[in-house]
Amino acid sequence: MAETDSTPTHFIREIMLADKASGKHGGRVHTRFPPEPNGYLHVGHAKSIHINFGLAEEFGGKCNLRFDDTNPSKEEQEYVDAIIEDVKWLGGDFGNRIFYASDYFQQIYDWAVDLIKKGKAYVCDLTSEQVRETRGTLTDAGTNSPYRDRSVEENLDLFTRMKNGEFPDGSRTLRAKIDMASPNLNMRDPVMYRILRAEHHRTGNDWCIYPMYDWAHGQCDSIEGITHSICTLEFEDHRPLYDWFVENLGIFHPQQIEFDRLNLTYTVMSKRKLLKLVQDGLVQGWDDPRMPTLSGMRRRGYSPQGLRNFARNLGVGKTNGITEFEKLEYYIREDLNKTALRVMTVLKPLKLVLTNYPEGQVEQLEAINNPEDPSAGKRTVPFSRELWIEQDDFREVPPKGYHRLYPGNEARLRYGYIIKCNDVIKDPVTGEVTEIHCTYDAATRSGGESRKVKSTIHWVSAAQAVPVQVNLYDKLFNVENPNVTPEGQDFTVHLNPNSLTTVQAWAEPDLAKAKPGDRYQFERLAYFCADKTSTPEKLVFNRTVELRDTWAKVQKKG
RNA sequence: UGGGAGGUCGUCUAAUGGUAAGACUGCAGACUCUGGAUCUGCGUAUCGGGGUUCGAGUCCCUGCCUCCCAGCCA
Repeated sequence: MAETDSTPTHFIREIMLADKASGKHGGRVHTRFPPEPNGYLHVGHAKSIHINFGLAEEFGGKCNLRFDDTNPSKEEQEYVDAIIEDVKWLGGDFGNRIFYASDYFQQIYDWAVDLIKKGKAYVCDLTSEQVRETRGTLTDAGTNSPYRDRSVEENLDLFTRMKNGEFPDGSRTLRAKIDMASPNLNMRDPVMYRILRAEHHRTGNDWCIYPMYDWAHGQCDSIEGITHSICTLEFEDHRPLYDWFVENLGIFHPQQIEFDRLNLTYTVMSKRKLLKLVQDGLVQGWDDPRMPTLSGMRRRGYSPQGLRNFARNLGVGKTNGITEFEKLEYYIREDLNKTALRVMTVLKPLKLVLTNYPEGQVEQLEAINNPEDPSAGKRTVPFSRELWIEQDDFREVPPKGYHRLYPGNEARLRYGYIIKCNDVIKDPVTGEVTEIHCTYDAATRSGGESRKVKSTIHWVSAAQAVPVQVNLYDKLFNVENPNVTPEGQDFTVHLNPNSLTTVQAWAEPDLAKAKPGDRYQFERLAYFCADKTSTPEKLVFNRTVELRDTWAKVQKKG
């Protein structure tokens, strides 16, 4: 995961550098990546993974993968499995250090007893509504719970009975005794445990009380000897509570550090919203290639290296911003350009006949697999009298600046010959162009003598072409920030109805050997990735990201 | 209106009292058997007002704006 080139430093690295210099924690750096298994990981997590695993590696430390599984009503094993796969795929090295908050339930319980004995926690009989009512407001102090001053003995007894299942769900809580007048609402006697009878994906029905995030997280960090507990900005207000717990317990004190989460234009990043897209069938699952999930991006063809480069170049700060989607695409293209094999595929076919080319003749032309990487080698492409070319590469009436094929004009067939367009065949009824007739110049075969022509187009020999189903993906949303919605409507109103178009295409025969997950560049078009459902009998490709298209830009401007 | 955190090109990030820099985007051009890639050039920024200082994006005061917090979610 180490990156070689220089990137600007950031405040978290500075903190670690300072801690190392001062000998804090013996100069040790140990981080953790703590997802809740209630959904799939998304690009935002890629940033967090990069920070936590990257910094640990950089400082010669470790980063644990820890599941924050303190709420069994939302968490599932499916998510655990998917998260592990995604972190590995991105290159996060957690060795055998997969931990769960639930591993520590007993210890956390014992510590709660500790706090009760110290008079710093109490069992509260208020209902959740009453707790809310007595919490006060942003401007007014809360009021003490009438159960706040129970004796240690009574608290111990009640808490034991809570654990033993003597009380119904929601009837009681264990709360920290801090300060109901604190301007920080998190300090107004926060709930530590709630009674909740739900089967836990790991502990089954062993427990009917579960610790809240605030009561569990820092303690888990402490148990694992985490030195720097990195989380997102919304937890800044929780830091005093985080500190209060470890201090009052007198246990190892990790430092919580907050950074700004990633936001991307044209995408939603909240797990709640992503879940809705999946549950409402608005996409075809968590790994739908249009999803900003890591599994969706993987299926779409994004490479781990491209994602890492992106994450590294984001920087780490504390400002709430929104990164342009184009930046992500840039780093994906940059990596794919270096690694993806080139191949010719025609998405919108138009028949082209070389009238002076011998019928039945087939030549094998040599083509370069990746001009950016000589070690990728070469392949051959069959060439014959009848070809498919892209509809966009022919215009009966060329617009200004167009220098592909049009009547009377010459163009080169990639890796083949220079051809000249002579005739246009149209459907007598519709007037639609059905075929174009050209002649080829036998002296101009690729590699031999040449003369300048203004454009080179891709093609596929009709007789040898293999059919491919191609999924053309576009942005899932059609506005920069789908979270901003008109009154009474939700983010789904911004769904792009054209985010998926499927076409049948013709590809050169070499593509038939593609395995699911293989990434290619269909020359002059875009990068594509063989879908997980693709087989040699039925090839399916997903468009990852388009090539930059200068001509399209020129046209758009008119 | 309490508390917390922020505000530098269109976007993201640097500059740690000393020439406001880079990346993405945009625009223009070169090159090209991918209108790809590559290369070159151009453009736009310190939230406002005071102050300290030889010198302020940075320090002080003051105002403004944005985000987060009133789950027995994380």
